[in-house]
Amino acid sequence: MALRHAVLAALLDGELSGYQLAKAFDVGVANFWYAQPQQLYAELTRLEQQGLVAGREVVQESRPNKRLFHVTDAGLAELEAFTAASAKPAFVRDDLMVKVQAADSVDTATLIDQLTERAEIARARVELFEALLRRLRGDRGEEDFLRHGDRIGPYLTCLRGVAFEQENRDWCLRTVAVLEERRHTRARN
Amino acid sequence: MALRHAVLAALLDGELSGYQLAKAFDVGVANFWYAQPQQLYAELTRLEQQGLVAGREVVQESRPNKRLFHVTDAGLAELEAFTAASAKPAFVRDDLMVKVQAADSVDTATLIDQLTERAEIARARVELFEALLRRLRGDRGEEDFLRHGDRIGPYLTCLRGVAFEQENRDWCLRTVAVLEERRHTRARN
DNA sequence: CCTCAGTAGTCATAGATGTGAGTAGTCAGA
DNA sequence: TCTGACTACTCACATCTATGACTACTGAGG
Repeated sequence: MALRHAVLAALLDGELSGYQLAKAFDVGVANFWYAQPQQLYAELTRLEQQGLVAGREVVQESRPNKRLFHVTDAGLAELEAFTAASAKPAFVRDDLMVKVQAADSVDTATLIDQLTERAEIARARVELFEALLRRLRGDRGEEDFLRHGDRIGPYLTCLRGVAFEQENRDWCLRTVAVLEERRHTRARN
Repeated sequence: MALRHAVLAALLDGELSGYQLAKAFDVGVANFWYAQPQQLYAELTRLEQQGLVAGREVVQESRPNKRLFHVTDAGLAELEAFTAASAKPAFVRDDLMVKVQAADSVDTATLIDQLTERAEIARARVELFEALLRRLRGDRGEEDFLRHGDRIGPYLTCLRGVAFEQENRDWCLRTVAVLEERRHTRARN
């Protein structure tokens, strides 16, 4: 049950509508979770029923009204409790890993394509996250921001996002290189 | 539906019983997936019904009989199809990230404890994976093994495991350092 | 003798996550 | 004028993943 906490954490940045939240959780900004709009609307409804978030209707002209949500005191307490509870360590769990695990029994060319594609995606995400980092810290240097900025939470998670995607990319490229060399070696024999 | 393929990929290394598989998927060896025994037994049953794995009963004295499973040709074909299908990119999705995202609104000491504990776990896993790598490549050097070894799949995924856990550990320690410095700075004011 | 750990597995259910389809209006461009 | 994209949200279902509770036997150690 962590999507609920991810939503709470995301709402700490300020009031958001379900739709805006969905944007944030979709590819890109959400470097620490991912969810689809439907899940978020459902989660917001539950959170509101339990009094952990509160919404207010904003009437708009020329587009549908929306509801902006913010975290209540009860919500903050819930986050506090969540933080205190021990979490089990996360691991990779990536389909691509499964494919590579089977590399010796499976068509190499297909695998190389997938890895190459993934490396490119990872590269793009590194750039995206780095842009986000720049935006978060404004004109300050990183050290300065981390020492004296307020709201460093998103910055820290984003740092992890960058590191993860970089590692991701490096591993994909390295794996491609290995597979390619083996293919050539075998072709020669 | 990837646990099924993870099981298939794991069985490529040779015949395993459900129990042995469970050991492999529990903390440690399974650097690319995680599952509990019950899930694996259920998955094996399904895979056998669909003819993707086949089991044979091994009668044992002084301990319960077991069934050893291996991947069938149909299973290999299924893995091939799975490899060809595009996978959506994986992301981090770690409870700890959610906690750090909320770092500015949550008790710092608790968070530091959690991060420190996690760093230690990550360190231990790095060692575990590195031992596994040594075991896999035997007395060969890494380059040599990757070029000429057979069954490099598990080695490649394990390399990723090491990189992931190292990055994990570094990030935890860095984050602890940042949080600690901020705590001291605030205490002074 | 009793307890605990290990081997080998089953059953049932709860909880989390993902997906397809649908509503309803606005606005920009071909 | 029609199409497609954007805002904003809902309903229902399917699938995937996790957990608790159990059975049954063996062997080691206190």
